Amino acid sequence: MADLTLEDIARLAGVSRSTVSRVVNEHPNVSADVRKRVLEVIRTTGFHPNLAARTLASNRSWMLGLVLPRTVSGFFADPYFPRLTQGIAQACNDHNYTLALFLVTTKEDEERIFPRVSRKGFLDGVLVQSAAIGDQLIDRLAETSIPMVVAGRPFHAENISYIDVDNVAASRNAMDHLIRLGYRRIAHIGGSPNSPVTLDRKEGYMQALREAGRAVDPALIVDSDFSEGSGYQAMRQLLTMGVDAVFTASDILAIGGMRAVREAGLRVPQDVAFVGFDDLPLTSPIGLGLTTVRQPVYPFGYKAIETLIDVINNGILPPRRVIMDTELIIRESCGAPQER
Amino acid sequence: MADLTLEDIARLAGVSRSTVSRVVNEHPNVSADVRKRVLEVIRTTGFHPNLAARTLASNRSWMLGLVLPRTVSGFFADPYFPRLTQGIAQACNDHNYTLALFLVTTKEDEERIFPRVSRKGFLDGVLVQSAAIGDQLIDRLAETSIPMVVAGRPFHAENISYIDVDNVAASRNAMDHLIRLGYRRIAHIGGSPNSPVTLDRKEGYMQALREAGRAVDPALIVDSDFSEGSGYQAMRQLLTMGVDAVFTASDILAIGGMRAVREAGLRVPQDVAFVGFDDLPLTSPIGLGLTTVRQPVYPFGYKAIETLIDVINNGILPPRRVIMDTELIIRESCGAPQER
DNA sequence: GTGAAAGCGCTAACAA
DNA sequence: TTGTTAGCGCTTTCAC
Repeated sequence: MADLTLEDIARLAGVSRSTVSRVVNEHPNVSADVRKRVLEVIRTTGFHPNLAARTLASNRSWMLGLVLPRTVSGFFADPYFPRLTQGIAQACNDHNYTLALFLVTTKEDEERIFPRVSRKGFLDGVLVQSAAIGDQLIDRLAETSIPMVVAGRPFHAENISYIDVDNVAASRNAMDHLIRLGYRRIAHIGGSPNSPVTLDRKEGYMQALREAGRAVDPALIVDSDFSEGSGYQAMRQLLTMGVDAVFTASDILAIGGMRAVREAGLRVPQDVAFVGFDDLPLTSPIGLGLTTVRQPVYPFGYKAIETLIDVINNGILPPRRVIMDTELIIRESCGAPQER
Repeated sequence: MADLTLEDIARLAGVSRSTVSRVVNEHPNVSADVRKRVLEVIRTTGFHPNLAARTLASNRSWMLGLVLPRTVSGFFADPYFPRLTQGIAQACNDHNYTLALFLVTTKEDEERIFPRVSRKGFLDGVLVQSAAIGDQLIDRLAETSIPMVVAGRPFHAENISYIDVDNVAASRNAMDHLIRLGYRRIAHIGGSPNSPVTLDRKEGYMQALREAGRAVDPALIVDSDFSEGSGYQAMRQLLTMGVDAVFTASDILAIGGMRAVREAGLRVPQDVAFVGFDDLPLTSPIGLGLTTVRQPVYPFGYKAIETLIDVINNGILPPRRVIMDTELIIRESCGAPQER
């Protein structure tokens, strides 16, 4: 019960401290009966090794950091992050790591995390959410040479490991669908300005239009902050432009947009069709299924941690690049052209 | 840049290791000029102390754990937890603690966290989300005598510190409002069964009815799992009972309930009035303000951590009891009786 | 296969 | 005010 040490266990089992350490760490060179005896003592005493001592001696803490930079205010606004965090946490559990969470809100916070987000700060590695352009955090962390993986493409990707989905291709694919359905004025509600994910999805939107021989009308592109309210506002603006379809950078934006459409006395998809992005289990207030790009949020978080563990075990170089698949899920909100 | 130690700094500054340690830890007994000299070396070298070594020597890790038990699946379904986590994380930042996150999903997870959720596992203390009855986690953690605070009243509260809002009084107050407005058949959509918060809000619901001389009709009480969809389902069931008002255990349940009302071709509040609980910045699909009990979710998380720090610094006993205030926010969804 | 012993980098009591 | 020193509990060579 009390604060037992390896030494105590060794005495109780009639062996040396080293032997107990070997048993605890599952080293091969321990005879079967000694191992059994030691394990029995460990079991009955409820002994657990002191992690600080272990970390100090072995230079491995079995602790990973998750950093959400300042510019990712969305942690609260968007259900994406809770879901992502679940995948991350489960991967940590399954691989025997502890997860430390760093929510960076202020400039002060950012400075304060540096002593902690490092090898000497307990962490074996760190997973950082991709941030807006101009956010120096990732570059600064890269300089510390702590094993790091970025969730989402970072702006400066040279020598930085990251995991992402192919946002450009996925968005192009979603747009192709709308174009095939015959919509003529397709708008785009983007995410928060200057973030790679927003840029990539917008790029896919534009590529699809161009490849279809359409002009890109800048007035039909409105950015947001990934919140429902900002999707609503963006749609109100777009409604004055006479659009017949909208591709949004996230489901929550589509939900806000659809709310604006309904408030204007119009119907989805007959008057305005929608395609979203994420396919999180949100409930559409319209009571109709949202056509959307499904990205594997939970597996994404899980895989991100596994990639980080790979970096920790096998070295930072070469930088890892993991791209996960998406899938267009067709439901009602995109409509059918003949009904219009 | 490299891995400097106290010893290195001491050599560079021409002092002893202890002196550097004192400077780093802001001990008073260092002369001004020595302190200045040492700080200068620390600054130019970018030295940060090794936290594992510090923890081992001082038996203090400056790390806190946040545990979400298995029965709190709501981490994903309800925006309450992300918001709570923000308050918790900010308090940790402000008090120089690192936050370790333990999402317990499986029985296996639960076993795996025990070596880690302890003093020897790096943690100075732990904040645990209150769980459903029958969940042994809190009791088991209490036995380890690690400083602990429970967020939300735990079932067995003897000698356990917790922070909560007065759910009974707040619910009674919300119900009094509906009763005053003249509603006759007021239903209740509860949270997940067997959790203290669900029981307390239900108790408030029942107390208000009894004090008003009304009978409690068990058929008008339906539990849920705190998700929008379950609120919707509960309301579908209640609609067959001819209710004219509903008090829900959370806003997200009210939103699901209102969706069911609208789908049935009825109006809020004219046909069915709603009062929710939380006052998180959700957007109601109805496009009308939700009358609700505002609880200070972010400050709640913040205060929970400060309470935990108090327990760490000043001892586990006596158990702390912090009750935070709520406020009934009256908007449109509760209606006015004369309009009915 | 097992034990002895030298650290890991820091804190903190004790001396000076 | 400053330095010396003895650990904190573990891992990890190196002998045997």
